[in-house]
Amino acid sequence: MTDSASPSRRDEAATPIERCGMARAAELLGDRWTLLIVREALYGVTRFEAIRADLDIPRTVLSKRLRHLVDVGVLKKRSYREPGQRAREQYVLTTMGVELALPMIALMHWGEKHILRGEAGSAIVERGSDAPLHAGLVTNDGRPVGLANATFRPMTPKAAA
Amino acid sequence: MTDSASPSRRDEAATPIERCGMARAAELLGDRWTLLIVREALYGVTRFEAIRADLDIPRTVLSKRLRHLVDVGVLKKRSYREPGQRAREQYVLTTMGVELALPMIALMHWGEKHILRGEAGSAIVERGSDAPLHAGLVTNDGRPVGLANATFRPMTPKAAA
DNA sequence: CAGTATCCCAAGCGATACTG
DNA sequence: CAGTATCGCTTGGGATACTG
Repeated sequence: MTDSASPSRRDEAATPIERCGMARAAELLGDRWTLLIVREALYGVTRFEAIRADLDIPRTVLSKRLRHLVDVGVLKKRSYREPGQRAREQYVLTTMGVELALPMIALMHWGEKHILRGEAGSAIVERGSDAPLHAGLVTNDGRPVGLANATFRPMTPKAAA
Repeated sequence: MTDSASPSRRDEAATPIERCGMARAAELLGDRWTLLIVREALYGVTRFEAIRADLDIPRTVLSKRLRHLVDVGVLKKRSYREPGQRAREQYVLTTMGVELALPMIALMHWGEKHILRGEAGSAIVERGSDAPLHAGLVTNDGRPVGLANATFRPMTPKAAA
């Protein structure tokens, strides 16, 4: 205790931010790129160069973020080899990572509803009133995963290729 | 077009990050404090000084974040007056803000499951196996809101007072 | 293709001090 | 109580260039 009389000092017995799951999650994922990288992984973009090209993220930043995601256990690095090809690397979601789909879809839905709608030229707006706004996942070949009305798609044609 | 032949340049027709609801949400909320401030609002801590003391956030930062949250429409500022008192200010959630509860609870649940569990001394761990880990909201006087097993609580005793 | 090494810049954070 | 003004510092982002 450094100050004796200040009424606004924190009680030392209080549960601090470190015990809040949301605060901790935000700490892990809360920067400009991390969530986007997880999103790539969720629809199957797992190679370094593919992610880089898709998001248009600097190599050095992607490198750092990937290492971080592996460190915290959201992604794991994996070598694979297609017949007749040389070895390649990929970053795949762990169980921990896959389970981020729920919060991310919820967040995406929120963003679509409250940010994208009302913006001029928004794809959401153009979809018209007969297309409900529920979020969902699609695989790279377009099949829906989980929920209906998939809007959780690659941002660029490149990503789907 | 500044460069003619680079194969890694983005296709201009591609759907960019600006069209992804999640990316946009992350852009709006993705810093060290914003989500925590929304969390405070969700359980009813709405006055400047209360939030500041609860989160232990610098005044200048809180000021900036609150203005930002008002600007984007998550909070709205409101003056109120209790009988015999002078006017006070508070920041209350808009509909847009209230609807952040779902993504936030999902994220909190994820954080509790994958980050807090396994940490020494975690309240989650100490809770024991008979207490399931579903997330939920409580009002300031402890009544559950929405889901069962509320863990979305004030971090400090002060916040509940 | 899959990265790493360097270096620079901008933004965010936070301490201090002040106003109504 | 509810903020704003200033300023220094740290962190992260990004350009460039290089390696296996």
